[in-house]
Amino acid sequence: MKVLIVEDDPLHRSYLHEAVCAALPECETVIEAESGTAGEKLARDHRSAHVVMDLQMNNRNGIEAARTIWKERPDTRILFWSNYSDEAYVRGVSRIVPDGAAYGYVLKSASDERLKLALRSIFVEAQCVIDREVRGMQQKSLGQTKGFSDTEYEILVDIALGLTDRAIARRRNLSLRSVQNRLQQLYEKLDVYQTASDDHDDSRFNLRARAVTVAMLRKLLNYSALERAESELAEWLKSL
Amino acid sequence: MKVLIVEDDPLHRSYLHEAVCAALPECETVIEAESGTAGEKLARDHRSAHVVMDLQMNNRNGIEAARTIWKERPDTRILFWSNYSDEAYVRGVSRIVPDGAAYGYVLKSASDERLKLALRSIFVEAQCVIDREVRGMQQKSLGQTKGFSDTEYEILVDIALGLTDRAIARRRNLSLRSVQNRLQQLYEKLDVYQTASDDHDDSRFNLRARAVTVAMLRKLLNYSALERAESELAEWLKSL
DNA sequence: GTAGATGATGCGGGATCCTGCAGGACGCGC
DNA sequence: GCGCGTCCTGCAGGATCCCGCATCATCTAC
Repeated sequence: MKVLIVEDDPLHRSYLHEAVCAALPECETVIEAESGTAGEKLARDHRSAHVVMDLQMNNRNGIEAARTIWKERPDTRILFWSNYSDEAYVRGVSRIVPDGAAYGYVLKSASDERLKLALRSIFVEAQCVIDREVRGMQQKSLGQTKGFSDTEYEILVDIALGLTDRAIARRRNLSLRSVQNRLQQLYEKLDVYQTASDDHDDSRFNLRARAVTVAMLRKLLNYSALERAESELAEWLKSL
Repeated sequence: MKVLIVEDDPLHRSYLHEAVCAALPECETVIEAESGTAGEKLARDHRSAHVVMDLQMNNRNGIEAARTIWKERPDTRILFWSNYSDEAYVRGVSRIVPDGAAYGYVLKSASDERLKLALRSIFVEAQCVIDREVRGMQQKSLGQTKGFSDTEYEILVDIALGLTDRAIARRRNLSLRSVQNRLQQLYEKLDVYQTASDDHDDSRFNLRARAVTVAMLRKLLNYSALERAESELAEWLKSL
């Protein structure tokens, strides 16, 4: 077995290296990449079907890297090992995992035991292992209760990018009014009204801008999600 | 000498511990805190005047923690040890460092040598040590050329928080028109117009929302800056 | 088949935002 | 004093945004 480690922090990388060797005695080679782009290349060259991947790397996002790896080899098994369980990350990951692929999501705060267990479960048994905390996120994300539907998330991203209502309508093939409808939904769910009107007609928020900030603070959006959305937007803009 | 380490990542914490012991043989005790709040408390209890601090911690931001520590003992020497040199961080740090205080800013990507040198320079020699890369940021931040003045940064934060023009005017003691003037300045500097009008009257951006996103992507703003701004805003709102 | 729920769309109005134009206040240098 | 630059302010107008009201299509349930 060959395992590829994609992690930009040297300390974490060597820790992972040891953990992999300890948990998987049948693993004969461990390759290390220190950026997302390097990870993509090494995965291609070595045809390694077992990857441990950090999200949030400087050079290239873990999600981006995973997407291209999975695009080339959908049966690759990837264990995401991340500091955070931001809903933005969780949603980003579950959007790119191919049907039937074995993958995992373990937090860096997990114990050695749990990490090793996850390594064996995914790489040997081909099972999916999702951290409890992350799992909670996923429920909230996919389930309706208190969570955000895909359309709501979509429009959240669009206003976060700074598109006008008209531009969103064109992009999503909707009428202007529908876009505004969805915006209203979003504002309600994000609870932007509560703080909006203070007492009389005083100190109000700009709903659109406020929604983005609230989403950020709630980790519904984060830098990496913005980055991805921005590049998707650029692509769409090119296609007129 | 007593050194306090504030860092939430266990691997990085133990690495720092070793580095401190190696660089400072005269250091008899090393204390560790794994969150900003714990760091504040330990600094108070142990009266430790030498701190190594991570920015970007989950529980409490490094900048917040440093601010309260410095508020209680302005002669404390703090070395910030961070993964990033986001302008938002650099600006946040330089806003809170007291007059004449010795401090440092070293990136985690720096070599062992450089870290140890910085430790000695700051804790023994009371000199300021700023990483080259961070220094560049600082120049850009404080200098006018291509950088953002304080007033521009202020209004950027305000619209990022989602305030209306009127609310900003009240908060900053300006007229409505002045707020809008500053917004125009901001839009120009952030280059929001370039992509705004595509060809005819087509696909435009909402300038206000777009400005925030562009600032995010340029690391002028980040999560931690938003967090701080949000709590400042809450305070201001309480004072009617 | 009728009723109800959900979602897309159109119309219209009031509030906000963005900006051009013009004028006033302040400081700086000659 | 005078000119110049920078910053703040008011006014006006057009574009955009936010939202209530109403219609229509689809789908589900009974």
